[in-house]
Amino acid sequence: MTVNEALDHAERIITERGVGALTVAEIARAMGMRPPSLYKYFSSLHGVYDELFARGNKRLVSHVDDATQSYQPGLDRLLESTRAIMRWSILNPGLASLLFWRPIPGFQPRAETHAIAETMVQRSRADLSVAAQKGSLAPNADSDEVFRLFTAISAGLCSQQLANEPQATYETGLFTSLTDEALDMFVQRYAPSPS
Amino acid sequence: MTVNEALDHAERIITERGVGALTVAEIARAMGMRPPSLYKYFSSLHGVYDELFARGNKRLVSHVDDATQSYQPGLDRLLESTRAIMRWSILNPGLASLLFWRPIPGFQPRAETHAIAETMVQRSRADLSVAAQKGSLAPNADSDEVFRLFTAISAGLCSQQLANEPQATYETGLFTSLTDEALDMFVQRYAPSPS
DNA sequence: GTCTATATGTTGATAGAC
DNA sequence: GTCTATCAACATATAGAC
Repeated sequence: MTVNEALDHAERIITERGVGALTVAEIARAMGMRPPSLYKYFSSLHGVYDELFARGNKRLVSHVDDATQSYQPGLDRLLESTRAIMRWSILNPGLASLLFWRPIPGFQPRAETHAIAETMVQRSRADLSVAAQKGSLAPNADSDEVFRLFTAISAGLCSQQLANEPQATYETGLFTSLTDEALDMFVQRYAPSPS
Repeated sequence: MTVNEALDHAERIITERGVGALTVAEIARAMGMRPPSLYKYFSSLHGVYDELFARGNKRLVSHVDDATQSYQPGLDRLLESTRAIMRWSILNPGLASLLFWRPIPGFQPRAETHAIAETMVQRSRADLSVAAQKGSLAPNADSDEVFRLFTAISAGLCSQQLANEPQATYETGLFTSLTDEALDMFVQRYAPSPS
């Protein structure tokens, strides 16, 4: 489909040159079209960003699903989901920064688009609850505050990696290579008391 | 000075509408000028970003210095510097995102500008060493890896706060209010063994 | 339906008049 | 110092060929 071709080019552009470097004219050039022709497929440049946002969300959810298929709800799935999100973000820096930051002035994804990722977030939130109920973590770990802290830790490693050493891999990156240490720090912090 | 007036307007614009919303024409409008006139003061729009970057760095360093003046090198100063950086970032979201992320395609601050902030980072790195030597932290905490993990934690809380709830204060923010919990988690993780 | 041609308004930037 | 004039590239929009 032509729309998907255009999105492929758009994705390549933001990956190579940054989210803010995307223009309608640039996509049109890559497709051998005139810029106005693209307005039959997208309502505006913001519309392209919206489709990219939706595409990124779906791809990320698929990637996390694949990585955690053999897992049961609980702590292990929570941790592996996080690793999967970080690996995907390093491999897709353009889409990742569109998903996790607000790099485009005035761009807000449609609420419906936002909901795609929300299910994944809620599953991780539920994994945290299960972990606390199973005794993998302390009972007080089952809270929105602890969950926000957990997400902020991985988001911090990820954004620092993308900002400071964007060409590195997940395994070798100065920040992403600290992921397991950070996850262990979190798990130890909220470990159940040995009473 | 006219340059500083222009930078005041530029700073207001990126604070109100985001780093990517800054244009030469917008600054000129705010000053009652025509856009070409501004090119007597700045070599380009990237030049404006460069001055904003330098200004943000100087202000942040001053703010951290003020907040830690009564502290000796060591763990307490490291923690209070971090709180100061986060408070300043929430109060100056435009400048902060310019300093800590790479939101402008193609914009890289001059090396000289970058060096201003480097002294502050090095001081915090030294505080981590002192903390380990004094026994406030374990000896193995004195490493670049642990320091990167430390900075990533606060950067994560900060960027999540700015991206998801930008209008909140440091004290009440859903993420920044977790700062002391996160710092304590870090300190406990690298606490000296009770041997 | 899909595209081209064309038009408007805005942007970053330069040259040169006053 | 500030302006006008000017340019190329941009987002956006509409009219109309095929």
